[in-house]
Amino acid sequence: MRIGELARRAGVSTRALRYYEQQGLITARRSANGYREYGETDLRLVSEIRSLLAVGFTLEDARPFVACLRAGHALGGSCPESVAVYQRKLAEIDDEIRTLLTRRAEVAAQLTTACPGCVLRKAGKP
Amino acid sequence: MRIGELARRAGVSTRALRYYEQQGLITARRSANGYREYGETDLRLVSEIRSLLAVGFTLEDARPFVACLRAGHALGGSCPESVAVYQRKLAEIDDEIRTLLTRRAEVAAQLTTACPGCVLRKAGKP
DNA sequence: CTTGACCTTGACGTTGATGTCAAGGTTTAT
DNA sequence: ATAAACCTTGACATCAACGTCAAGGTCAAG
Repeated sequence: MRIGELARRAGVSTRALRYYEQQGLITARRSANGYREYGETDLRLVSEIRSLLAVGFTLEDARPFVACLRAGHALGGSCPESVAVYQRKLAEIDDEIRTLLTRRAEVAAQLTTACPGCVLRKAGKP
Repeated sequence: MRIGELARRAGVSTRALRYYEQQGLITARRSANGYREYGETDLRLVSEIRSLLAVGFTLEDARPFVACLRAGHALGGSCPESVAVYQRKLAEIDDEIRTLLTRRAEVAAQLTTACPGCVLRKAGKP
């Protein structure tokens, strides 16, 4: 299939596909006229990329997952490098959550100082 | 005082101060030679901006706080517009936290699928 | 043969808060 | 008088993942 069809099927823009290729995440055969030609495998790769991006991974993070799929594994996450990324990401997410919780508390405290009674109560505590 | 001193005292770069001015957050008198001249009030304004940025506010968010200080209030957060920003920010932070918690769960689930036993246990559950 | 739907590469725009140079004027001290 | 340490404006660079336009080649249908 050509780039337009892959884009439709994967739910991404053609621009995104070319960008992934430029970043070395996917590759494409070229037909005689220079058009990119993709197979079903590529759809799988792009889907993997999208689902990773959707949970906050970067394209860089996605690299080992794609490599893992291309190596023939059924799950992009089943290779050691992917597992390492998973674990690093979990740690990063936990960090961000902690940061946000701290910030939330600071902002709420400031708001309380500036305007006692202005802080919205959390549900469940009437 | 001139920009260099204010920068040192506030712990920011001169570039940042000029940027804040460009964005209309702070202003400066000019001495005969064209140099910016600041007073103690400006140090207070810049400090307010920095503490807001530190908890994730944008310069845009900081605007009403600065205006509030300039209007003579002791706390930048004590004006209605500032309170509104506080509340919007709290809502945004809560949103982000929810998003991150969801993502964390998704990533952990993926990792578990790809590599059962790889998910780090949270402390306290041996 | 031409319209229209494809495709190509290339390159600038987006977002926020600066960093970093460039090229030059001012002031203070020696 | 000259170096050192200030200051000025202006403008491009950064980070990510594309969006968007430009200018043009390709191909099937009518």
